[in-house]
Formats: sequence, C-alpha cells, structure tokens
Amino acid sequence: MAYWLMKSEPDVYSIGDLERDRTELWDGVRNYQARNFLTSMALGDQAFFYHSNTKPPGIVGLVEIVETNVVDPTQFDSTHKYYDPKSFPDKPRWHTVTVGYVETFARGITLDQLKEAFTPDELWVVRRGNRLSVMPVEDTIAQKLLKMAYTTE
DNA sequence: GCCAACGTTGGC
DNA sequence: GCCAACGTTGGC
Repeated sequence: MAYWLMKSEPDVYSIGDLERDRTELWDGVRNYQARNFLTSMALGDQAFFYHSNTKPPGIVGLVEIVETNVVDPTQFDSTHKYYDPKSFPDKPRWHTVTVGYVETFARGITLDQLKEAFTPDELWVVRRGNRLSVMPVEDTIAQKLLKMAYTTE
C-alpha cells in the first residue's frame, strides 16, 4: 500500500466536505506530473489531505483511494471550468481517482510543523515554490506523519 | 526549438 | 493583496 499527499483549497473542497460526502471524484487536475501520480494509485492506497491557500496550510486528515483510473468527466464539458478542448472521449487526457473519507485528524499538522520535521527531499510539499497538487509520500515519512497526527501534544 | 509573455498556484 | 515560482502557450 502506498501513501500520497493531495492538496485542496478548503474554500473549494475541504476535508469537512469529504466527511459529509463520504466519497468524491478528484476532478480538475490539469498537470501531467500530478495526473501521472493519480494514474499510478492503487485501490486501498491512502493519501494525506492537505489544505492549501488557507491559514494555516497543512495536513488535516486521511483519505483512501476507492476507485482508480477514472476518466475525469469535466474535461469534455465545454461549460465547465476544467474543460479541455484538446481532449476527446475516445482518447481522454485526464484520468483521476475517487477518494473515500477515512478521518479528520484531531490536531492537524501545519506547514510550519512539516517544515520543522522534514527536509524538502523527504516531503515535497515543503519545497519552496512547490505547486504540485498530488505527490507520493514515502512509507517511512508517512509513518512519521501518522505518529505526529496521533500525538496529542 | 527557443524563449518571452502570460496565467495560475499558494505562501506570506 | 502581493509576488515568487513555475507550467504553458504561441510567435518567430
């Protein structure tokens, strides 16, 4: 089982929204590197849910991959924000996954804490200028993150 | 194929 | 709201 980190702006879609919805199609990723990570996800993989563009940014919960290799339907919808006129149903460009809610951490891990605990090579989200919205997390790093999340002060 | 212009992300 | 970082686009 592999671990990942997936970013979302809470104003757009938060861990609370996922808790309510239980599962959600992770649509709208339009970056090839992020897409490649999405397509290499397997059923049962888990991902740290990261709130970006908020105060404070950081990891807020855990999700799991419940459906893999889903064609992102928004790419064909000309009225949609994520419409891609260069993508066609017989040869879609954008595949993604469906995520399922696992838990919201009682105490989130802020970006400041992540920067204290990990180097940019260990955890890409602490890299300066990093804009990738989906990234892998090494198992040893994931275990440390889980330990941090479950440690109440 | 280069690279300037442009748009977006996301921390601060 | 600002702006650095960086991916994409399009003219040449």
